[in-house]
This record gives sequence, C-alpha cells and structure tokens, in this order.
Amino acid sequence: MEQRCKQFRKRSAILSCLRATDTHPSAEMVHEMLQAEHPDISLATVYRNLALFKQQGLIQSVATVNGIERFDANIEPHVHFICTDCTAVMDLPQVQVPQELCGTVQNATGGVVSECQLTFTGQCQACSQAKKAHDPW
Amino acid sequence: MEQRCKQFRKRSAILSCLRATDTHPSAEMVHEMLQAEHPDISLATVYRNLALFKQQGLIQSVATVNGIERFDANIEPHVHFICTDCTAVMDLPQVQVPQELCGTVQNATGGVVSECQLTFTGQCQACSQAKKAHDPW
DNA sequence: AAAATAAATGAGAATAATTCTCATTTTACT
DNA sequence: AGTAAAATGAGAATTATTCTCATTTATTTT
Repeated sequence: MEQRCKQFRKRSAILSCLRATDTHPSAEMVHEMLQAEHPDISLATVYRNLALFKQQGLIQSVATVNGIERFDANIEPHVHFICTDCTAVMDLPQVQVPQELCGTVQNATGGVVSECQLTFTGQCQACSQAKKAHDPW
Repeated sequence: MEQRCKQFRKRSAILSCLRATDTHPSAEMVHEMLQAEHPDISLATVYRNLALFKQQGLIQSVATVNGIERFDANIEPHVHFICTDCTAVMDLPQVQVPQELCGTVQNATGGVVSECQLTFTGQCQACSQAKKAHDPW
C-alpha cells in the first residue's frame, strides 16, 4: 500500500481547521484544535500560516479580544458579536453588513475602501444569565 | 505667590490630551504628545489611566491596529476608517452607526448588547496616491 | 498646621502574544 | 536518485502591556 504524505503539509490542516469551525479562534486555539491530528505541529507554523492566509485573502482577522487576534475563514462580509465576558466571537447572520456604504466612505475619504466591519459587543446569553444569577439586580 | 499644583495630577492631562485630538492615538502616542507639558510622565501612568478611563466609560478603545490599541475620547457612537498603510484612524461623520440594530442583535443573541462599532478599512487618500505614484498601474 | 492615611506616579521588572532565526525536514524539479 | 526550494520545529527575540514596589503627592484627621 502506497502511503503518501506520511506527514503532509500542515498548512492545509490549519486552513481546514479554521474552515471547519465558526468559533473564530486565535492562533493558539487553532494550535490546540490541531493537537489530535497533528500533535507535532508547532505554534510558530500556525502563526506563520495564518499570516500567510490573511495576506492571501483566504482568511480574515475579525477582532482583537483582550489583546488576542481572532481569525475567520469565512471571508464573506458578515456581522460579529463579541462577548466581553467569555470572549466568544460569533456570527450574526440576522444582520447585514452595510456594504453599500463603502462607496460613500470612498467618496468621503478620497481613499480606497477594502473592508467594512460591523461588530457588536456585549454579553452573550450564557454570560448575561450567569451574571444575573450571581448579582440578581 | 502661592504656587499650587507644582506637579498636579497627570491624570487629567492624559484625558485632556486625548480630548484635544482626533487622531485616535495609542498609549505611546499619548505619552509622546504629553512630553512637552509633562516631560516626567511615565508610560506606565499613561497605560494605567487609559485603562481606568476606559473602565469608567470616559473613553473607548476603537481599534487594534498592528497589535496596538487605539483610543478615543469621543464616546458618542461614530464610524471609523483605518488606513492599513499609515495606520491612521479617522472619524467618518458622513456615515451613521446603525444603532437601531442593537435591538435586533439583542433579540437574536438573547444576550446584552452594549456597543456597536462600524469600521471601514483601506487606504487613506494620501497613501493611495503615494502608492499610485510608486506603482502607477 | 502637623501627623497620618490614601491615592498616584516613576522606574524598571515581569508577562505574554507574536515574530524571527536557523538548523532540519519535506516537497518539487530534473 | 540528486539538487534546489519551500515548510517546519524549537526556542530565542521582540514588543505592547501589566505589574511591583519604593517614592511622591494629595487628602483627611487630630
């Protein structure tokens, strides 16, 4: 039996991992998620490849939560919600990104607009309820 | 002559500095801006007080550009534009923040929404022209 | 007004996320 | 197979931010 790729590119594993989740992980989270499949993957490789993908436009960085960058393989414009308690970053498919404003902004600035990010911040359901149980007023 | 405040609170100087600019400076930029008036101010004090103001809701952090947090004393909801070339962060008074969507998001998530940020990214006028001059195609 | 207490600050050490270096391994090319 | 190019691992280096602690400044008490 021809076993190719005894240890194939980890690069694609990183991208696949990011594409398989909607948790908008950090580099370290991706590294952890890959431990099962690739226990020998280096954190440096994760950082390196995330930077590469970002530069290539294959992924985007959606936020920096508590000083930690969070990534998303979904590069379609979409809205995010960040929980300041548990630092979860989630999609909000219920809301549209006002892409049509890019033109307005381009006119207003005289520059070039490449991206439009709409992000809501607050407490997710779980955290707001946990807080309520603890401080019930 | 009664000289009070030979060296008065630097705290207020930090807040004033931030209120006097619309450049959305980083902690280090604030520190530099204060050098003239308070050459003996410590960078730690700037960080400390910015964190305090933020927690008190007197200022907000509007973005993290290249891993550096940027602050704004204008806490009214407003839109920002970030230049990826020169890292300038500017206001876009021409565009409204879709605050009305906060309710939608709150319903959608079942959590609590405290903030809504709309941010455009791209190249400012100066940088897009500089780029054009260099790479004219 | 002096003494005592509390808060703010400076200097530099500590922390932690990210990047870099370089030797080694893996892949692509001929 | 043999060689050149690309990718990776390990850990050092970098850097923004936070922390510690001694000192200074402000506030309260007597």
